[in-house]
Amino acid sequence: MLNRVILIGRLTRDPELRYTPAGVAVTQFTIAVDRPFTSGQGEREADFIPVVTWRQLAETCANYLRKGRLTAVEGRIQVRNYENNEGKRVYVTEVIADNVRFLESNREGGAPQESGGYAGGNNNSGGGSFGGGGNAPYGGGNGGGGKPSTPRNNNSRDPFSDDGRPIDISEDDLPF
Amino acid sequence: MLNRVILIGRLTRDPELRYTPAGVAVTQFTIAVDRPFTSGQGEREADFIPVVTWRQLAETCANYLRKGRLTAVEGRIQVRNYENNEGKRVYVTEVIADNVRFLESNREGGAPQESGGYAGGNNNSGGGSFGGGGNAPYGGGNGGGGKPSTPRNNNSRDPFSDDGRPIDISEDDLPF
Amino acid sequence: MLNRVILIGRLTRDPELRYTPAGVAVTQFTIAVDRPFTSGQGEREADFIPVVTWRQLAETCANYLRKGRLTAVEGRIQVRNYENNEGKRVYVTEVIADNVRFLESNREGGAPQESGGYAGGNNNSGGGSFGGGGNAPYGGGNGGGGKPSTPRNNNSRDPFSDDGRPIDISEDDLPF
Amino acid sequence: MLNRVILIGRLTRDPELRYTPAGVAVTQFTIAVDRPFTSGQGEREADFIPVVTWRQLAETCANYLRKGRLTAVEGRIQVRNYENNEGKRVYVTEVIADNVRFLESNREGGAPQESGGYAGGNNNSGGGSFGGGGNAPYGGGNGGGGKPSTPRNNNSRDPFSDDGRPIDISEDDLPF
DNA sequence: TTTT
DNA sequence: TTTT
Repeated sequence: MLNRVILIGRLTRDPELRYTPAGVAVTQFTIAVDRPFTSGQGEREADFIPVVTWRQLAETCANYLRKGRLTAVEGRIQVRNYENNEGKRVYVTEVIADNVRFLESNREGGAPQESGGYAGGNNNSGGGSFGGGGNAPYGGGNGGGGKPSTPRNNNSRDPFSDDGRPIDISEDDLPF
Repeated sequence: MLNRVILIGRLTRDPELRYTPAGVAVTQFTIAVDRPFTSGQGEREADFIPVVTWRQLAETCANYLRKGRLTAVEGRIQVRNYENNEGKRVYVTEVIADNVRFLESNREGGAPQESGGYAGGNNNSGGGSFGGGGNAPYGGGNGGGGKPSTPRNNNSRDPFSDDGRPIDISEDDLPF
Repeated sequence: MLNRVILIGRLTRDPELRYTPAGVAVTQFTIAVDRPFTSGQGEREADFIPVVTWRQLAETCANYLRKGRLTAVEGRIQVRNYENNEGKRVYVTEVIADNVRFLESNREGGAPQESGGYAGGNNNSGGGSFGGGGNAPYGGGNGGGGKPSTPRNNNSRDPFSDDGRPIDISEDDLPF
Repeated sequence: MLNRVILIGRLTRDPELRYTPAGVAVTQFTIAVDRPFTSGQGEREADFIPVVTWRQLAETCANYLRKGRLTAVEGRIQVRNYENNEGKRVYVTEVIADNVRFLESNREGGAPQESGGYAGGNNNSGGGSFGGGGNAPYGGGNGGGGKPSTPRNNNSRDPFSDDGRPIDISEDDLPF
């Protein structure tokens, strides 16, 4: 009935933007969050947590996030599952983000920007001028076939494992 | 850039539903949250935290919440201020909730409901069937004059202190 | 650098209490959290999220939680991994809880308890009378051999898959 | 029964470190958190939220935080009250932090530090090497008189308004 | 494999 | 002014 996650950490790689067959933007990245204690061997460890964003927020993340950037993520834990090649059920846990904050700005650029960056979530419904969800530039061509079945029902592959082409996710997977 | 609060506690009184001059529903209540430790004198204390909800969620809370009910609240801290009768600036801290969960159902009723109750937040924008924001039965007499200035600018009274009539809040105060 | 999760949901089964070879209590359960929207097919879905608690909190959860109970969990996301029988690396995502609240009391019992239940976290260091960590009745036979290597390094089995006997976790895995 | 707050924002001023009559360190600062929407007049507003830290964390914050720094704060909402000069009860809402993250390092310094900074919370009880609570350098002699009564009972002044000398807080106010 |  |  309530499912809330807040993370602050650094991207392990550049984010990956794809589109569902119906043209909905979805961006994935992994955030490394240092643990607040050291291991038995005195080493500092981290958790590597996969994050997924949809629509407008996906586009913004793909545009502004880069490997190594300090980032805050707010969202919910989602556990989906699919059947792999050997017919075994695989469970995938991800954070579906609805709010992402860029805590470090472009550093390659010249000017000493203060910090900041800003990616509104999807959590507005009223008349606010904040972000927006429906008017995203979902980009276009995505026609191609593909198996439009939803991954959490009867998929036989990780919908995210198929790089390069429109991903194997139907609109049914759209959160919010 | 990020402001998130989650509380679980009990209502100290029945919630109060009012309408802004423009007819927007707003409900207030206070939630008592026990502290996770005892005081120096060995007494268990609590924090009494004011909560505000708007629009559809306000109507739902007014309908289903009652004094004493165990309730989960998700939202953000807001600090507004106004000038009181003596010309002094008064600061008011409230949690603006966008998600409220009813952890206990009606007990006075007959049937032994399991638990539950459900109040969707405002954080949906997509095509989900979840809650809703825009279609609230705002209705209600709300014509009346009143000072339509916004409380956080130049109000001379607590906009919530004026019981009975449409409250002294302009649309400018609408969050989200 | 920050990793915080708050969940409210229901246990899918009774919790399972075990002990590490060194005698440290660890309890696992899964919490079902309904999603705040319906699927494309109009069905209400849920995420099934594994939770782990340690030491005193583990004992308390094992004593008071039962299948179906509404429960609030506060903790952090942890991603550990191990090598399975076929030599493949498997990733396991769990919420390591440091605070658990029992939102429903025993129902099978007779008296109509209001609600409540209480499981303090580990997050006290001062002089509070709150919970406690060090004085847990770890007891239990736990001498036995077993592979004392840590699961996130070089384990070949899921340390939690071996029911019945002291589990395959070394003290290195102790959080906090 | 649960009270959790997470904020990311910037310090409005340098933090203020004081000591209770018994020598316990307490640091206060205010964090400005931009609202995720613009006001009716199209202006971007912020909430100014008072934060309090105790003991070791107080010392670390006083040492490393400065006006303008981007900072993450994790804690709980506390509402205390006292009687002011005119015999009126005044309510003060603060976030009692148990975890503070420095998202920006010293900029005045020379070297272009990546970011970072680190302030462990109090929420460790195990054998971790994380932060610590009990062994804080509470600083020393501060014996001096002062009214040792607790502010939330019968104080006649804001315990935090009396700058310069050991503050008007007894050990009873120690959280955790 | 899942809870209400 | 406060809830269980």
